[in-house]
Amino acid sequence: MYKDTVYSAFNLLMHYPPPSGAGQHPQPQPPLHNKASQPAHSVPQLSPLYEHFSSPHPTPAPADISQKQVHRPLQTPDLSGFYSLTSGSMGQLPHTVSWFTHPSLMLGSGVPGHPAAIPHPAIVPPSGKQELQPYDRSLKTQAESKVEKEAKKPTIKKPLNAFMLYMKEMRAKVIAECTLKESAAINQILGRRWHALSREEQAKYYELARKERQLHMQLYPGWSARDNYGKKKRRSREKHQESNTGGKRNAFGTYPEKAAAPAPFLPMTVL
DNA sequence: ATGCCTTTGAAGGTT
DNA sequence: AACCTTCAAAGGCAT
Repeated sequence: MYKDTVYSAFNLLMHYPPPSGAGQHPQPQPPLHNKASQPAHSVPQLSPLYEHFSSPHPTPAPADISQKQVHRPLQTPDLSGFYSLTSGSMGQLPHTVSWFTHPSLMLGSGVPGHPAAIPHPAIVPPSGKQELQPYDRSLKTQAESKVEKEAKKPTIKKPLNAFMLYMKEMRAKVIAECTLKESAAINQILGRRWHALSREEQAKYYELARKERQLHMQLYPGWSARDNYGKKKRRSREKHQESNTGGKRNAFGTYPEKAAAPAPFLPMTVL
């Protein structure tokens, strides 16, 4: 079942058509606020995502991830070559997509019988760290094993939204420019830069995020954002509001005082 | 070791 | 429908 889903997504990727009107970017699309707007039968156009940014500091390739693996039953292919092909701009996505270049398609070790069980970065154990499951299950009773399995059920992370994808690409650049490392400060800068982007530039990321969501739906059909609710420590409401100018967040998830900032696509001073 | 900070957007929950 | 809350990433910092 799961395997079928993964393989069908794989097939979709292998036959990923070139983007219509290469170089043209879609307008920012209305958010897909409900799944009903995404018919289950619709076949998404899948694309390579994070790794096809032109970031000088791309997300670590699976080769890096593999170094973190303590135990790997079978040898995995050398993927470095795939990542060397990721220097193109986002607007020039390759016509044929390597399945390995897309972290969202890196199969989790939970795929039974998969020859090269490459961990999916969106799947993390409850500890929050990439770990390998021990192979001592056979020593335990079925009941224990079942309970443990439930407890150690890996978390499937939310797909990244447009801004998160933008942050992922630009973080290293901002860090290099500002010699800052603190993420809170970096993210403030990135937030301002995000607003300074042109409509076309932002559209790239909205489109990318849309494809991310579609791909995520393909890979994890039953997944819901609700699955991860409460898995992070919940911050106290009062504290959160205090730290954010004491105001209430509006319908857009921002605070009125800050929302007084320039409208989205207007140029503004950055930094 | 764990949570907070800080950003935007998506989506689930509540009123 | 409108509003509220949580979580995605990231790394320094405080507890």
